[in-house]
Amino acid sequence: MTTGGRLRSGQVAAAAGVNQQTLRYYERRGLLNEPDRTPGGHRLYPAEAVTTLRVIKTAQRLGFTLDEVAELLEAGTHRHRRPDTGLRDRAHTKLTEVEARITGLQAIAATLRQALAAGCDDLLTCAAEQDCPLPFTDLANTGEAP
Amino acid sequence: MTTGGRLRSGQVAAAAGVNQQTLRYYERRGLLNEPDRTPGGHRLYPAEAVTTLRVIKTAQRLGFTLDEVAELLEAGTHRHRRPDTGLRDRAHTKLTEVEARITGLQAIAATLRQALAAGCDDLLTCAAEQDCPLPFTDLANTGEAP
DNA sequence: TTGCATCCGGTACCTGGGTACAGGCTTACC
DNA sequence: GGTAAGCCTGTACCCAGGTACCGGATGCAA
Repeated sequence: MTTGGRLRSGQVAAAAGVNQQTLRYYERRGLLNEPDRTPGGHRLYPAEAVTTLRVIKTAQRLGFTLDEVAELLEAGTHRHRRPDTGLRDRAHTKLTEVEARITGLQAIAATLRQALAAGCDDLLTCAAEQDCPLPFTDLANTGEAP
Repeated sequence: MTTGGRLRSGQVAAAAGVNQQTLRYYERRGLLNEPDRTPGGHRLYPAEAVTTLRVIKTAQRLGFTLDEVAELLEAGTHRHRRPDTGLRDRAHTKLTEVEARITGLQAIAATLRQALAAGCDDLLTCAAEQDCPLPFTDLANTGEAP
């Protein structure tokens, strides 16, 4: 009997386009189930692990943090029926966050365009003038801090 | 003779809405000039330091990193005439970056909306289906990773 | 001169998402 | 059974932009 079509960590990492240490990192973070081991202690992953990794990377690209991804994966598996669980709710929340980020960045872009249009060429000089469009005075953090 | 209208570090920090340790941090980073000292070693800032701090915070909100802000401030002061110096060039570059981030985030928002419209409610299940709009397959990092 | 607020330098820690390295073990193939 | 590739654990480090804490020194007013 062979290992039953299961994959070594290097194979999983290569198949998912991920560093091998990242696998163990995700395991520590609770994103990847602890796989079986060979008698010598080497990990043996089921083929689904590659899918899970793709899912993780996709969710990350959609703006979810690793903690959020862990919750999403857990929510999918054992369906505790607390409110606010479920991909739809979380996707909706995340969409709102993303839209807020876009709005903030658009404000930043507009300000940069104004500065370009006004021909500002030195921050400290501009800060001393009145017609400079740069918002030096409002220190409330209403913008994005990327 | 008093200290000549100059400010203690706590006063500067309060006036600029900034933590006091941040002042020393900026000094180390080269964003804030080293101020004079009292005979005992306490910093004495000129009033312009508050303006400089506002400028720093503004530039940060516009998407510049602290290193970039340091260069912008230095470029303003002693005008070395290398190319790509000057606020206008840098603002233009930064505007392009910000626009790219907006585009990436808009793609993310669109994908989230598609997932909501399709009614996906479990990532691992969706990944196994064909009509799921989530881009599980393309692992090339074309999106934003906020 | 005493008392208290403020400030000093140095160092360590935080978040988030990993990556790198060292030293030793396992597996696989010939 | 030898040898090379692969894997193991643990620890440390990276990025940026700060924040927190400590013991000790200063500044200022009564």
